[in-house]
Amino acid sequence: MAVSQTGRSGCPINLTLEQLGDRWSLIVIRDVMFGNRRSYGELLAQSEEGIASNILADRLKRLTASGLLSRRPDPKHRQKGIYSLTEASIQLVPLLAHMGAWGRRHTRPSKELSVRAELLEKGGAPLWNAFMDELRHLHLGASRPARSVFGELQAAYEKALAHRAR
Amino acid sequence: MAVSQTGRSGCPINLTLEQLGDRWSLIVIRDVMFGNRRSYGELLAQSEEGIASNILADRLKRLTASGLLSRRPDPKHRQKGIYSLTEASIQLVPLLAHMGAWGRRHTRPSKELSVRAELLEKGGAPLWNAFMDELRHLHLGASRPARSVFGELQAAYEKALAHRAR
DNA sequence: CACACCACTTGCGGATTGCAAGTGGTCTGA
DNA sequence: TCAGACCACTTGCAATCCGCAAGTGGTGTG
Repeated sequence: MAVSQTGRSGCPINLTLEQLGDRWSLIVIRDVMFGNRRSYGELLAQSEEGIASNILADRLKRLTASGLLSRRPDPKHRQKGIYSLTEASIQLVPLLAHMGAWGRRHTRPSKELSVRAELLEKGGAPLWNAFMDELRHLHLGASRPARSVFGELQAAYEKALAHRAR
Repeated sequence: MAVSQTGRSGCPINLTLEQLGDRWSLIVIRDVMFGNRRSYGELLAQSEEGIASNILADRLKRLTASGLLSRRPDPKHRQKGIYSLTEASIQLVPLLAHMGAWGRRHTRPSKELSVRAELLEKGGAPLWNAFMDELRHLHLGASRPARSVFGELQAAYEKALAHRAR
């Protein structure tokens, strides 16, 4: 519990990398967080990145085991699970916001997919906190906050999509 | 140049992950940034995490190719290269600071190695900016700033080490 | 109750990783 | 000047990880 399994150091940056430093873990968290995809099927079918089904199953298992996601059975479909963010993964919001901001500056992102990152960057810490409060409502059962950052991000994204489609 | 080679999406978070989402790239950047290790040998020998020599060589090559490090020959040793951060990797400071902050909260880091992360977290954006200015001095030849965040971080780390050793 | 559906697994070929040993250019000192 | 130490980096190999496609078995439905 206290010691890493990989024989690497106790540096907090390293330990974070050991949990999240692969190509898919943060993609899954991103889709749950910003896309509100809550089940295996939604995550698989609507994936922008085309994640393979076995990798998705493996990551859901690992992220659940390490406390970044929680899983509860779907009352409507006994076989199905509903995945939720935990407080730990909700606190990744600033990290993902910074990743988006860096990617916007130093890679060649598509315009539509940059809109959310841009809003998050411009909104800064106050917006992140409002978003985190909303995620606590959506995933942890906290009370609904006044502001829906999720809706704002989604609306901006859809507006960009429509603008592109014209 | 504009399009990713992996067939994944143009989401800025994804593109950032494609460059940095592996177990070693950010470790190398961390060591150059916070440990001021500037050559292959320093990075290999003093690595806390025990990176393998071929992996290190590969990452230095990839990071240089993608513009996150630059390499110039060492005037003292013709064979040797001196690696420097670029503006792009200097702008990873907030990301690494957040990773450290998250790791401090949600993993079990060692006390000594957490000291820097704690300072960076408490200092917030003003400290990050001062540190980035200093990195521009150390790596890009900009003028020396008044404040040495690097020295502060190092002193705090060594103090923690001494405290532990008593 | 047959059938479609869906969450998840399995098999397999190819890429990546880690380790240990090797290679060849570069500096040093007698 | 040249033998030997040193050092940046490569190579070989085994183990693991990854991506793809097909399969499996539980679950809902008409």
